[in-house]
Amino acid sequence: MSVRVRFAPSPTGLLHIGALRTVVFNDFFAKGKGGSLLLRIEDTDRTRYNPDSEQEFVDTLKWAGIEFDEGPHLGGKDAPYRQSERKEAGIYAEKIADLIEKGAVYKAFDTSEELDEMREFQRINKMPTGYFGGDWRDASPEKVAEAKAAGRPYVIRLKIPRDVKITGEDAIRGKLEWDSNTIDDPVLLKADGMPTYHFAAMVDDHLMGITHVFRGEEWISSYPKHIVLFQAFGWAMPVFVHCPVIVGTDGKKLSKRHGATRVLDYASQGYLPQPLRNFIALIGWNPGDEREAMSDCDLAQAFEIRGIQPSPGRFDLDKLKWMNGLAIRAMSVDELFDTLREYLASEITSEYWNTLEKDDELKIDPAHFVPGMTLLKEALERDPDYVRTVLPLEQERVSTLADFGPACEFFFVEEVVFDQKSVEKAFGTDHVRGLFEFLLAVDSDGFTAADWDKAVHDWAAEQGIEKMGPVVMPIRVAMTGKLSGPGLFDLMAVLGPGRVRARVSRAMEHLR
RNA sequence: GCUCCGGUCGUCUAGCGGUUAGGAUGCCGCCCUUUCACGGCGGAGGUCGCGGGUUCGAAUCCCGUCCGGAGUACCA
Repeated sequence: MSVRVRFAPSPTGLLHIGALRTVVFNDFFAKGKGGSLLLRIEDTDRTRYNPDSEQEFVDTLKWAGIEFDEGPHLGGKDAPYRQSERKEAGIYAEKIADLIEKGAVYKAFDTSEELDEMREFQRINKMPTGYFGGDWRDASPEKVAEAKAAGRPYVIRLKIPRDVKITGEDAIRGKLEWDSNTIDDPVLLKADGMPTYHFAAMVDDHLMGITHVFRGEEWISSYPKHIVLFQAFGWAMPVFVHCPVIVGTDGKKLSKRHGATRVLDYASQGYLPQPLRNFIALIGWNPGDEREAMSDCDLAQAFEIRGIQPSPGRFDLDKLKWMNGLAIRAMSVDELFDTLREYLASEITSEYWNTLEKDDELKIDPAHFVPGMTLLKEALERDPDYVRTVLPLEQERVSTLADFGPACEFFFVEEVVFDQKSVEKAFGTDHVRGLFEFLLAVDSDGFTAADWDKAVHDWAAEQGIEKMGPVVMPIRVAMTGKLSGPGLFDLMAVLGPGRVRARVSRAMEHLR
């Protein structure tokens, strides 16, 4: 049987990083096994429904490079893929009828006040809380008929068998076991006629022929209910894979405190989808050897459920940065150019940076990034050839696309901003004035980096200067305003004679 | 409270009865170099949560214990 997996989010809000990891597992698994991946929208809760959410999912997944074979936006042989539409199609009603006929479920007419009271009583008496039959599991047919005739709203609950062991397999942890008396009777169909997750997800997984269910480990507690349901139907179970959660650096569930939790924020911060996929897959999974930075193809090929581990993993931004930098360095100039242009032109990017407030906890200050990014964006349109020569010089010293902003800033500004400390450090030596005069005088039209290298070295030799530091540093500060950056002669060649002269002239004003 | 799931360098992880407990990231140092970075090399960092047992031998098996997390909804 060929592999068939699904990502089944509930459209209540944003797509966060933990959910993406589940998708990534699904995706690599499907690809590696030649199976298919589908998107299913679990919109059975009308009160939490968020109309923008589905679009957020589709946009995010598209950015992240996840390709679905079937889904509400694509169609497919198991359409519809929204549970609200499946409900309208009568799919769940039909399956509930099956269970009623089998006597596996019952109608319960409790009001929410009655249920609250029941739980309160259970808590006070230190009993396990939950609906273990209540007044309705064993109610007489007459009592039920009467309640129904009175038009009282009801739910349909699953009868969990009593006094037995419920056992199940988890593909990561192995055999799991519960005392059935600790499992309460879950609602399958709500009073409004909508199915619950427990019901709709299992029915759909079966109907859609899902072979492997990847879901968060928070589902382990309700797994026995799902097992009983499958047994009630007499259906074969798919393989259940309860994936460990991703937590923040403090061990708590990932939240805003730990930086971005919305996947699109990573896009906005200049992370690339491939290293993100790669990095995130490595939280809780490993290929069985010591590879880390891998291609999607290798990732898919290496992906096995047995490589997933049961303990939760933390999200280490430093390691993501490293991996992202690796990917940036691996790009060709054209690739980098196109990626950067798309990134800077994206509305998502500008919206993110324009609304971001300086946040010391996140350690991201828009004032550090935005001016350079704006200059870069303009230059990309106005002077693409110049930008193409600039990019390779900074490519190996950034870790995100956003880093190109501050890194490239000095290439595009009219007037370099001099860092006072750097000026003091570099401009103090006696030979600096002479050096600058030489730079203004030399005929540097068409100079390559090698030409600059030779010219400056020759000048230094004439002056009897052996160490290049005191020669290079003043020029560097004149060109860039600071002491660090790309190779000086490379950068001078890129700037070109006009900019070099203008910057030297301005720097001379600082010599006193 | 009850039920369940976890626990190896700061972090991500390898390990499945015998290893000097391996790799990666981050940190530090050296090399390269005009600087920063990249790259290369090296270093520090782990009493394998803790306590018992089983065994010639335990991170690995068993029991207990502690800590962390999840669930305990007509949410998913």
